[in-house]
Amino acid sequence: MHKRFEHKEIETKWQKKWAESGIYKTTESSKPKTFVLDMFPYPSGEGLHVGHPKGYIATDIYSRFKRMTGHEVLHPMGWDAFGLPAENFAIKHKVHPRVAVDKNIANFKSQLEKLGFDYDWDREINTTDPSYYKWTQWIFIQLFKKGLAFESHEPINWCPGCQTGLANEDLEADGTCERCDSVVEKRPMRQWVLKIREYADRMLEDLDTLEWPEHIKEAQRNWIGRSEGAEIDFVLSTGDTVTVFTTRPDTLFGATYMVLAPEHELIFKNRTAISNISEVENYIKEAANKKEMDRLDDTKEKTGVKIEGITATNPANGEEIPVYIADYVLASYGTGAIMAVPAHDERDWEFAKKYEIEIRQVIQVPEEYRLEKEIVERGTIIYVSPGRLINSGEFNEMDSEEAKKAITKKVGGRMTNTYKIRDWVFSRQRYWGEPIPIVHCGKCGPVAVPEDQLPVTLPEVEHYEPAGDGQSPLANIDEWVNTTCPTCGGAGKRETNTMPQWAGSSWYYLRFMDNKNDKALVSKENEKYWAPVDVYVGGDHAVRHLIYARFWHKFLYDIGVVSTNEPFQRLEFLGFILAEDGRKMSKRWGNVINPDDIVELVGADTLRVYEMFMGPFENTIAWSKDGLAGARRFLERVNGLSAHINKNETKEVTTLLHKTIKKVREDIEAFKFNTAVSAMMIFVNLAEKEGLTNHSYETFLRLLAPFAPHITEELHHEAGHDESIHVAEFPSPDHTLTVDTEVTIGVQINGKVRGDITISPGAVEEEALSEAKNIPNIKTKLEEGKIIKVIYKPGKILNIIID
RNA sequence: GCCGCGGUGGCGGAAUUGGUAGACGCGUACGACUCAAAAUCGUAUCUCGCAAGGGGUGAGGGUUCGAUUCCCUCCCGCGGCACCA
Repeated sequence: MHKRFEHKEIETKWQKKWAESGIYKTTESSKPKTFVLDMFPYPSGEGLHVGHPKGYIATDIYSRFKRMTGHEVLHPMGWDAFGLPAENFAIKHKVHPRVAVDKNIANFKSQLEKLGFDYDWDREINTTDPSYYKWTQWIFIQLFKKGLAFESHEPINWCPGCQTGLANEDLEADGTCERCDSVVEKRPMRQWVLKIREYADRMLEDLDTLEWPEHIKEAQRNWIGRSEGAEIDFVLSTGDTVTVFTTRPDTLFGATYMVLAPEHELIFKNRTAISNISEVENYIKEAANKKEMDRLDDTKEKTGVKIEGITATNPANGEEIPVYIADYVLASYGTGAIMAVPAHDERDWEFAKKYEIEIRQVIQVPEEYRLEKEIVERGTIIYVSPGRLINSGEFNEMDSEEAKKAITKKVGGRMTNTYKIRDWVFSRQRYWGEPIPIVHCGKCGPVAVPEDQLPVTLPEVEHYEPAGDGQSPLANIDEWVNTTCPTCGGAGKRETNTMPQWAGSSWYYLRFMDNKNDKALVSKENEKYWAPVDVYVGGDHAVRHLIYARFWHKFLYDIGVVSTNEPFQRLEFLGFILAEDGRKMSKRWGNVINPDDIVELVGADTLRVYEMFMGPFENTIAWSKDGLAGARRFLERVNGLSAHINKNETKEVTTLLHKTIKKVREDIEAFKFNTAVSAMMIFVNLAEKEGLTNHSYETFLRLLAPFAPHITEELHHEAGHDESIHVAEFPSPDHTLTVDTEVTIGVQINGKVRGDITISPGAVEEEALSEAKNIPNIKTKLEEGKIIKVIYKPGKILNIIID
């Protein structure tokens, strides 16, 4: 009796027809646009598991919804295919990484196609395609020309496992390589660096303009790590000036010593002035070793050595103070030197106690705080909050905020900011990446490859292994390396480092707007039409990709390539799907579920509805085959719903349909797919029980179409339509029907629910009260006491207070 | 330690301009159909209680006629940063 739900037949049929008819073709048109984007995948050899498509399903629903509501939609897919896994595979199997990449892409694509997505494959991109990385190189050259890409010889993170330099962002919190878990070393070497710090302020401030989840904005703020403070110069007894950075210039009168980082250049400069130079140099050596050995040790007690023979002068009060060298001061942050105020800084406090240095209070400690704290050391309490100044000469009684500026000014300091974010170490000594388009010339130095000679393509090599000497495999190919200088025509050598994995993904969204253009990265017209990305969907990557892409975008904005300040207006964070056992899906645990198997078993529509119904989109939730079966059951009932079509339907059904339409529209817009599905289930439950008209039935199919594109298309055609349901108009609610004419509200006696009444939402208090008195239970209660107060909120609640 | 987010049945979760807590789905129990099972359908399902009624949204307090929602203190979980001056 039940119509069978032949998902396999239906899905293959429609996928083929959609591809042939080109209903998902994207064009630049006069319609309003929507650009919906997924973080494009790295096509790994393992293929997709059921967690991967979750975000793609969401953007697919969103883009179908937008198309059905009259928008031109760009919903593309591409491949982020440079990087170490393909290269390591190549090393192991002695095949070109290209071979593995092409194979993996083909596999990914076939897996995605089975899920019925509405991608326009004409817009596909691949970061390893020379016609693509030509523009990655072009961006690098623009950065170079503006002085934002430069060569540096500073020590950088070197991964002995991957045999390459790494950016700060590529390290785990414990200082290991995020790819191979090796302990990363510091190694001085020549490298290309991008001045991302120049954009730190703009990246920080513009976060406020973005519709992004708070935790991601917060992660970016932390990573950029701006501290507002002042630089203050201290004159040493040697006559040198040392600049310190402090966020608390208001406490300058309490600076009783000064600390230099072990790497501070001043030590080398003044060896002869230091009477305990061997002790100092020993400490420097130890500090250098210690740092590499265990950065994890958080029980570390502060250590340091007093530099004998050199003192500094506190510019606020002219007092002579000792100078220490200690590794709790980092060379890479601020100026590598600090003024130490033990009374108002916990680290300085700890150090001063250990080395018996004067602790001088210069901020008044509030009495309540003093009483709370029992530890008073040498008459002083550590107090790190701002407050009112004492022991600070003319600045006494001043408030911290005011004093920061006043004191800085008095001692000739400068208010300034400092940042935790490091400039982006951009070169890798590996094969499978974009060649950095630079030629080194003995006469002209590093010279950009002329734009008309781009792309600089990756040459064929015999060995993909890194040389191990800090050179990339490209360095061995003499005929490729040796070239002529574009400027003077003399002998030149090509740069042999390649770009990091993150280069291609830092601007790929732009290429989708105009992926065939070989004259420009993106044409002005197309960029104007599509930018910015309206909704960007992905997980992870809170810092790296999203920081790098914002940086490049802002740079492209500055040179006039793009017209918006930010690339991704709205970001929706994707929660992952865990295996049924609650662990991450991984080959290692043998708990990976392949979407191909699910599609085979219950169909793509079921998978789609299930993944959206699992829970809030941003939550990480374990897979459940029972839950999947529930989604399948729902679609089977939809498949059989036509059996309940009648000439007429109850008002309740009509009303619920329109409320459901309203809810689904709002929920898709807000990425609340779980409650959208729930609302549609509620409608089907009622429609099955009470029957529905053909008109309501067809309306419902269009409502469900973005979620379950195959079965709805099938039923839509079965109902006599020739055009695809996916180019039909999305239902709009009749607002006269979404507003209730009758509502059921709770009746409370003294705040306890004792029953409910059904009345018009506009009913006045008297009506509600008399209605309530019809309830026996309530009536009895009311007779027991005297009404002293009635709280009536129309449409919400009736609360009767009795004595 | 600092910052951000969160804590609701057996499970995923719903409901927040303060207004009937537990929608929807899963699971479970019982029933129908069946020789039987699966599938399907029906009923029940926060908890104590035969019932009337009581308790209940991490814990404790507060504001309010009324608190999952607002405020304070605390506990726990997740995420980011972490000797960053």
